[in-house]
Amino acid sequence: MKNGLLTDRQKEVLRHRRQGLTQQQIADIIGTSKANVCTIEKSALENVRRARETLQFMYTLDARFLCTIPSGADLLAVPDMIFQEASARGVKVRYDTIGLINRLRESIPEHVQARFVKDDIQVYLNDDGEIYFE
Amino acid sequence: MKNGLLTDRQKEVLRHRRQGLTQQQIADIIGTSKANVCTIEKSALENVRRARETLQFMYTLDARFLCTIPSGADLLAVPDMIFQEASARGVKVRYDTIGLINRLRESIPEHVQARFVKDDIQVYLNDDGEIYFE
DNA sequence: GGATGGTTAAATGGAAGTGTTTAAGTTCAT
DNA sequence: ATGAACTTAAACACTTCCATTTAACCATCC
Repeated sequence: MKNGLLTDRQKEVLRHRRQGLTQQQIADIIGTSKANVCTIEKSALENVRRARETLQFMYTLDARFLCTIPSGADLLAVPDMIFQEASARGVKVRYDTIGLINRLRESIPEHVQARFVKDDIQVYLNDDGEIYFE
Repeated sequence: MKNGLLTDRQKEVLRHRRQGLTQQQIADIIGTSKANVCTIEKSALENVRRARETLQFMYTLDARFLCTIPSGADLLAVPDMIFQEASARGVKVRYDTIGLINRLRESIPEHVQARFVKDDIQVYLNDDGEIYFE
């Protein structure tokens, strides 16, 4: 039975980094090149990102599919689409227009380009009015 | 750039499972054996567990090591150990006795057996008085 | 123009994870 | 005790991930 996602090496680097050490200093301590420290740190953070996304997905399991935001849609048009679908299902969304846009940018920044949606986005809705994107 | 930890197959199974389907039903739907569905579901949940642990670790990065709870310790004795160590460091823990025990049971249930601690537990403390276990 | 801190790409060997099958083993209610 | 739901172990081909090296590339600050 394994621990978390992070290898010992990755934890080591993250800990030293949090202490404020430079990549070169860490490289000297753990006996490798700074390029390697950079790579290790990068993949560590990548793993953390994936861990977050995984838990996000688990939340959507409690939620039901609401609608799809098509690629190319205007960001500012998104909240109204969501409000409309949600009220059709008798659920009050717990965000206002601005809140929804922020939630979207934070939740899946990689699907947003400036004012537009880059890829199709699946929207899920909770009974509590919580919104999830995928 | 990859998504979460879960493969499409794993998500598929988890979704169907949440809908209340049996492993056999899912096996028929996705065209494989029930044994395989079982394995897929198991490794999916394993992945979720690891995702949780990973984020837990990130929290401990902001915290400093406080003490070790030895294997075999009585659960009811744990809070006092923690309060004592914390006050020695001039930090007020943001939980009371009951709260701490609950936090422990929720955070690392696999290390707790009835009223006793099964394995050594590392305790970390935040400047905010937040407590993390590992 | 160096020095310092950071990032990137390509290549590699070894380790670990995934989906699958088959076959056997639970647990539990009817 | 029969069946339904579920778990487990072993084995296999495939794929992905990790740490590492080397060598090069930005950015910034004296």
